[in-house]
Amino acid sequence: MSYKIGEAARLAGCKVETVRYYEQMGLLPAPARSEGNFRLYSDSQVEQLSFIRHCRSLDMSLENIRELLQFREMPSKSCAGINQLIDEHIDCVESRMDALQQLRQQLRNLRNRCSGERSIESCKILHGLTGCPCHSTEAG
Amino acid sequence: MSYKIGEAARLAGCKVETVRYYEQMGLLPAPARSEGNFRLYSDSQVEQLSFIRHCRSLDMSLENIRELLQFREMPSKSCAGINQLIDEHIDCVESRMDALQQLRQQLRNLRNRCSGERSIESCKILHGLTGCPCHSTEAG
DNA sequence: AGAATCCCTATAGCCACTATAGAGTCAAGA
DNA sequence: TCTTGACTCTATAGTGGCTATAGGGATTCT
Ligand SMILES: [Zn+2]
Ligand SMILES: [Zn+2]
Ligand SMILES: [Zn+2]
Ligand SMILES: [Zn+2]
Repeated sequence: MSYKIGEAARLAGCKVETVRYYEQMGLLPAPARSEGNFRLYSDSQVEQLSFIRHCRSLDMSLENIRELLQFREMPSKSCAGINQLIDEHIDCVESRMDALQQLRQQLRNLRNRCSGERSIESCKILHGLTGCPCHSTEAG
Repeated sequence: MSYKIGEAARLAGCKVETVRYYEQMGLLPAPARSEGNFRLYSDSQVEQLSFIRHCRSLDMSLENIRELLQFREMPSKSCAGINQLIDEHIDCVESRMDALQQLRQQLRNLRNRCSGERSIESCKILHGLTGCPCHSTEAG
């Protein structure tokens, strides 16, 4: 069976442009072409596209996905590198979570400074964003 | 007092290029220029830059910051819009946190499928990323 | 035959910067 | 005075992961 790009995209749950983009980025091999120059994907190429999309749904970078695809081409070697890659990605997700938690706290503190019933010039939210030295080199 | 761009950037804790970028995006007014065509920032312009950087450290979009800067130019009006803007931003941060938590759980489940001591062809992490129908329209 | 729907390439846009190239300006030291 | 070096200027391109557009060609349905 072979699939045109639209069907491959539908099967993988992405847009046609995204499929062409992955080809351009070297994540998908250039597929066969029909007489009319349409891309024709094999089952295994569609599977590779789905693999990429699944990795993307886990928010892996295309660079990480490229590595995983390379692992797939050395099936008899150890999978330790795969586990390491996932571990690093989990670490990365967790640092983002930590950063967002800090951010939320800061925003809540700021929000609590005002009830929204003042004038702008006396709004303590704006005051909290104004003239604070926390980012200047003088204060650091 | 007036400051050249390098000093303004240092005071606000950002790069020189970033300052020029904000000017180009209309977040900072075009400053005065010296005889030699160097940008010269006033105290209040440096303060505006610090304001922008503080907002950015809270991960607000430049579009949101533009709105906040507009609020600052109507000091006698109600600050309700400011509070609303912050509330919406908090919502936005919280949805990102939720998404990341789900993501982490998915990654942990995947990670638990393998100890890293197999061959790549038998690695259940790769298997978990392969051939699963969760993103195809067929399965959806 | 005509219309709708697909497909092609090439290019530009998104966000918030960052980096580079190639030139000009200025202050301090020899 | 000359030179060195740090600073500044503009313009342009790159980052990531797409998305959108323009301007055409192919295929399919009626
Ligand atoms: Zn307020
Ligand atoms: Zn600050
Ligand atoms: Zn494994
Ligand atoms: Zn999937």
